[in-house]
Amino acid sequence: MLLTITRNLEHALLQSIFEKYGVRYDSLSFTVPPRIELGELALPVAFDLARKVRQPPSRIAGELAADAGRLPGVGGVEVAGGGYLNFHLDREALAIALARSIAEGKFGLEAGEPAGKTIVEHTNINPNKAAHIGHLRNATLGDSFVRCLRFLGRQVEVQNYLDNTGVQVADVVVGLERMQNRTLAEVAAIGGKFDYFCWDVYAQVSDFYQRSEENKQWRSRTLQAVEAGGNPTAELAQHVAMRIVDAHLATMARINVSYDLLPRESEILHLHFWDTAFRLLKERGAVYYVDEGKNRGCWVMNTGEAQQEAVRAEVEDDEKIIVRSDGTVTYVGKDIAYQLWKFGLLGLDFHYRRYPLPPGHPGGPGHRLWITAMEGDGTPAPRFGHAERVYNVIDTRQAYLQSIVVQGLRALGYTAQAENSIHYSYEMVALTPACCEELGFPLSESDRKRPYVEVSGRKGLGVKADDLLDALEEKALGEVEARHTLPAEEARRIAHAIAVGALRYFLLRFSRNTVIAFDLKEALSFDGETGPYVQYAVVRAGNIFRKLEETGEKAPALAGDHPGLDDFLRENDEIWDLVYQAARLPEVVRQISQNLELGQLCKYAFSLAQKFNLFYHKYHILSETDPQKKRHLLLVTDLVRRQIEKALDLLGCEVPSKM
RNA sequence: GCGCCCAUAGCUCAGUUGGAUAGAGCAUCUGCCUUCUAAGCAGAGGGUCGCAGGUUCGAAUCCUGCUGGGCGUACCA
Repeated sequence: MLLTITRNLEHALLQSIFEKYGVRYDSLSFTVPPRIELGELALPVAFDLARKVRQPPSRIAGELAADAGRLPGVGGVEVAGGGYLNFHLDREALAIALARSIAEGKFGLEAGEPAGKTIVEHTNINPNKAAHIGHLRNATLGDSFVRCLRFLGRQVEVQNYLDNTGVQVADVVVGLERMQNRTLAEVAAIGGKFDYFCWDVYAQVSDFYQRSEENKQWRSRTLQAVEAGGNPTAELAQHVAMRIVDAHLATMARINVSYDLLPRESEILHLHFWDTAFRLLKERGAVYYVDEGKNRGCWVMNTGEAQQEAVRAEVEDDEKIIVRSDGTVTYVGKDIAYQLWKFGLLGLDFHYRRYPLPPGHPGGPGHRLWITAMEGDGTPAPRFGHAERVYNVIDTRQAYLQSIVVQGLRALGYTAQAENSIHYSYEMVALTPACCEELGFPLSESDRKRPYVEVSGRKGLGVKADDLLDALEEKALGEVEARHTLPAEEARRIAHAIAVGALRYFLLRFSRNTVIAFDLKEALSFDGETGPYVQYAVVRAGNIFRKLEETGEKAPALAGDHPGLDDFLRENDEIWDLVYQAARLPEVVRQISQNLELGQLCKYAFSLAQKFNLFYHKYHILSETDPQKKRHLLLVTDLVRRQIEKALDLLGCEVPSKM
């Protein structure tokens, strides 16, 4: 629809420009006129041509306009603003095309995306403590991005990597074994929220390490035992990690986030993924052994410009340690192996087992969750990995490590895969000093003066995801009960949808490289630019149709005929704008697939909801006496509510039955 | 030291291949519930787009320098 129209226009104009002025452009970029009365698409190309052919822009624009208005879908062209080419679309044609497309469940989307699997890796929380708001930003970005790619027709596999043999799990194990002297059986008997319990244990371990040199040594000893496997410490570590994973999956299910596969670091080690990757890296000289200086005894990758022959002291600053002197592998090393596997370049595969879905999981009835394993369970598994493109949703502080993973691929000669390894980066969620004190975290004098304080699992400083969700649900329930008398179960369900809408919208509306300085009051708001505002617009629209049916009337069928629509849309710019904006959804999503800015989808949904609310206020549809006008108003309402609802779906938000 | 990022209304933020009069929300003030739900709508005030140069027909956006802040640069991830 819109895509076809702009592509046709572009094609015709490129040709026209070449014929008239002998100038060849690769592409033309359309912009949006400031007001809908000026048209839907604007092209400032005449300004650029003016310089090249030394003619006034208005004259060039006029000449181009002369033969650009005859294309299908275009209703007219005019020159404005001293040289802009403004295009007016055929209003009725677009409205009808959109209505039909929506009736087919396509929301205005046309033409499929090229095949080829995309892997999106997100969430990746260290399984040693409860999830906090920072993790929620990662998961909502990743999940909504996946929804957008799938909307565009891409085949997407979602992976949530479990670092079950890493330092952070080892730290909690040290806390349980060495500080609390607990055995596996005793830990297994701990009731209540285990992720909350470990949150506190983890926060205490730093102190324990600082108390003595011997305490500190337990970290390395425990990590080695965890990596080696087959000992009580490793068993305890796996109990902790998997129990926390279940807690994370449950938390994420609450906010409609799901996964296809849970790859575990333990299998990367024990199925010799790392050994294989290590051998490849050594063979290509991408890593080398250091026998002197500060990196003595380690295998390293040189990340700088300096050559190996240069002065040792200069080179070692550019070296990234891949294998430590005690023989254990760093996270980056394992990540290189994992990344190779994702592209199907390792020549090895995991075994897979079905993994139970968390309660209330958001996937449909056909949704399955798998986990990697040392041996399969007999159920035939899908073909995981073998991606054409990989997005790793990881915060921007890990940009350096991600660049090393890519450098590893490049060093092995996998240039295309290196280019298709995309670090989906975003800034952290931090707490304002005021928020910290409100939550009871004491701050130092210097921290109090900062613009924000980093969330830190190590210090136990942060807002737990489940706590925030509980607070949101409680507040939403209060609002629901103030408006409606409903069975408890329904009220709770509505409150939940509103809470998730508020939370996901709040986390997604910022651009990726904006640090979110978390403000509890703002996060708990349901007014203004929030998820519930957008949800409310759809609920209001739905009420119109509900009431209509109660009176026995029928809404106009989307795919039916709409006599008189042409004049109606021509005469009402505001209403036409609503239709046009509704038709833009696929373009917005396509843009996001390129720039990864989900905030643009939030903005889109919000502004469409805003325009709808204005329309809702201005036209009282059910009491409209002109039956034809009433049908048009209903059609527009239907188009808009369905597009907003789809946008909300892509944001991972549901529309409550009542608000 | 080096690398990356940020600075736009009182506050929180949009403004993404350079385009028409720089926009939202919150907060403040003034109105609007006998209507399809006021989680809403209308209106008002509020700007040296950090500073200084440069490129351009055109700069919040691109380049250079400066100021202030954040992050990274671990045998943590």
